[in-house]
Amino acid sequence: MKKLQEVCEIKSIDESKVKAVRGAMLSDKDVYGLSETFGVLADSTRLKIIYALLMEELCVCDIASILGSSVSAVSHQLRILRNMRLVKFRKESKRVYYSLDDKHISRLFNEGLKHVREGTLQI
Amino acid sequence: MKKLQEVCEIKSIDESKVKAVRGAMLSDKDVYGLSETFGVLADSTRLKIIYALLMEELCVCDIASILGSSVSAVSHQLRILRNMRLVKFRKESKRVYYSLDDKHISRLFNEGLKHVREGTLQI
DNA sequence: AGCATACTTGAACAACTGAACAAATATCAA
DNA sequence: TTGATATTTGTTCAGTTGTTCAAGTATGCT
Repeated sequence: MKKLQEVCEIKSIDESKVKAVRGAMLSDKDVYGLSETFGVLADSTRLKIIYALLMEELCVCDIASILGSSVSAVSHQLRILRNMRLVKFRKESKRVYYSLDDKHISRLFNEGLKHVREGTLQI
Repeated sequence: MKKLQEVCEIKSIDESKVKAVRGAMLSDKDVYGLSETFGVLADSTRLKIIYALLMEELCVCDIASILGSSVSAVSHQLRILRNMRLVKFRKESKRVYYSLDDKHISRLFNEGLKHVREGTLQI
């Protein structure tokens, strides 16, 4: 009897609204995909890598040099981007050249950048 | 002498490429803003809240009922969205009604959803 | 073969994040 | 004022994330 409000099953809820919205709620799959996608874009190292690859195909060493971070750190992040199929790579002898493999991501990236630069969201 | 490759300052780097990309690199402010923005969108609870508010203005209790989570958890997430100026609210006696306060976020959200549903990025 | 370069990977560790719980605040109603 | 509703807030805690370090693979050079 005590934890009623926890589940918030009190009559004060607007049942019709709630039912309508709940019925139209995103599928778990969509929610999962969205959070994965945005999650990949929520890290500064990966953002910089994506931005760099937006301009040019680059090898791991070049990327590390551009970002000023260790090759290992870059490689770890590249693996994540690879797993998400956001980057592709080709091997050329010792080198591994990476490039973007997803046009949607650049759209999302640029939408985000526009948003940030318009300053609607001040930090 | 041993950790040279850590900083990757070896001659094998394509200096011209690196300089060009590094010169055009995003500002720290942009990177920070982008990762904050995408970070907010990278959580399933917040995504569901945003999606719900995309449809209707809702009070905390309604949102909790729609998501099937506790009022407290919803309130915590709403605070994050409020701090980022993504939602606005109005008080009506005891109730607090929330609605979206950023048109960019809905654009980003829908771009993300399109991306996920097109399935280019399989998980 | 031996060595250096280029990159990857696993483990460890600190920092961050979200959920749960308890307690606080605010408003209304009797 | 007492009690109920509606929401917020602080704390704790487990799980996740990114980086570093060390060790590993792979290729090319002499």
